[in-house]
Amino acid sequence: MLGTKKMFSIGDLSRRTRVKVPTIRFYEEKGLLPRPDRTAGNQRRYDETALKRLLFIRHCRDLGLPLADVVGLLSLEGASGTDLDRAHEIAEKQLADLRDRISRLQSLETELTRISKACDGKHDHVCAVLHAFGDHSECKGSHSN
Amino acid sequence: MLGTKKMFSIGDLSRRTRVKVPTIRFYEEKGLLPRPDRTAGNQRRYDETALKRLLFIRHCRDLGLPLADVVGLLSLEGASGTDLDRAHEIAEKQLADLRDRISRLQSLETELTRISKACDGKHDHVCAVLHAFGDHSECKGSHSN
DNA sequence: ACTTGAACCTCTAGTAACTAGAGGAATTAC
DNA sequence: GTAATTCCTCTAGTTACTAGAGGTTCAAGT
Repeated sequence: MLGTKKMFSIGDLSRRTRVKVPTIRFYEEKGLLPRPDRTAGNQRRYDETALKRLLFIRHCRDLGLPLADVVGLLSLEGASGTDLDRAHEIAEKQLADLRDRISRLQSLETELTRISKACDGKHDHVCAVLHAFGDHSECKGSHSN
Repeated sequence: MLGTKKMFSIGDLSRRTRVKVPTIRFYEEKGLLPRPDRTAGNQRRYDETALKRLLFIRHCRDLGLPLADVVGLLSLEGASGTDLDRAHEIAEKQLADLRDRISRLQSLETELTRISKACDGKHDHVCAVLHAFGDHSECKGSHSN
């Protein structure tokens, strides 16, 4: 009854999740992953549950959630009612952030394009790129906060 | 002949550039701003040149340039020839990065929208949001690196 | 001239989210 | 059995700041 579950070393887990080994240990330290069992020689051994949890974390991180929010979501396991509202809220908030970021980046794109064109190929005496970088006044879209 | 230039305290500079006071000192420490003159009582006094330089830095930061690149650009003052190519190169590279970031964020937006809708308003027994966060398989656009 | 109060000084430490390296022990493959 | 690989802990570094402690200086009002 002792060898029934498949167990992974930290390296296996890393390969399967594409999360780096030191990062896994970091998540453990931060409480995102529970402390796993250890071999007699003190090496970590993980099971399927840990694998799923780590994939969940990774997915959240890919989506741009800060670890604090991931912790929040992880704490909702088996939750119901208002707790689920929390999850929904986190998703909504993240989406709003994301849209904001996208639109700000798009206005920067416009401006960078302008700057880059300002000195295309041949440059005159003084390159316009440097001027353009220093000059807010030419920006059409505002990127001030 | 000593009071001809307008001089700013660090707070004035901060207000004019919307760069926070500790950040200005940080830039000085990192060599992005030259060490300014001091009053008899050891307080920093800045002139127009410093103001312009700080605005330049701020603008670059707004555009998403890392400080290392800003240093690179600052070192090109009065440069010519291949040095100007460097400036142009930095702008191009930044633009490419930016476009990449935008497209990745857009695919995340698609997915987050899906996730958020998964549990819209009323939730059943188990909220789909949590499942969706953990589930890569439903993603259409890939956001793997 | 004197007294507040705001703004300034330096220095240390903390933030997010890892990454890198040292020095050494355990595991695995042949 | 031994050699290569992987693992362990611990410390420190990264980026770009931000916050706080404890103390000094400046500017304005009286």
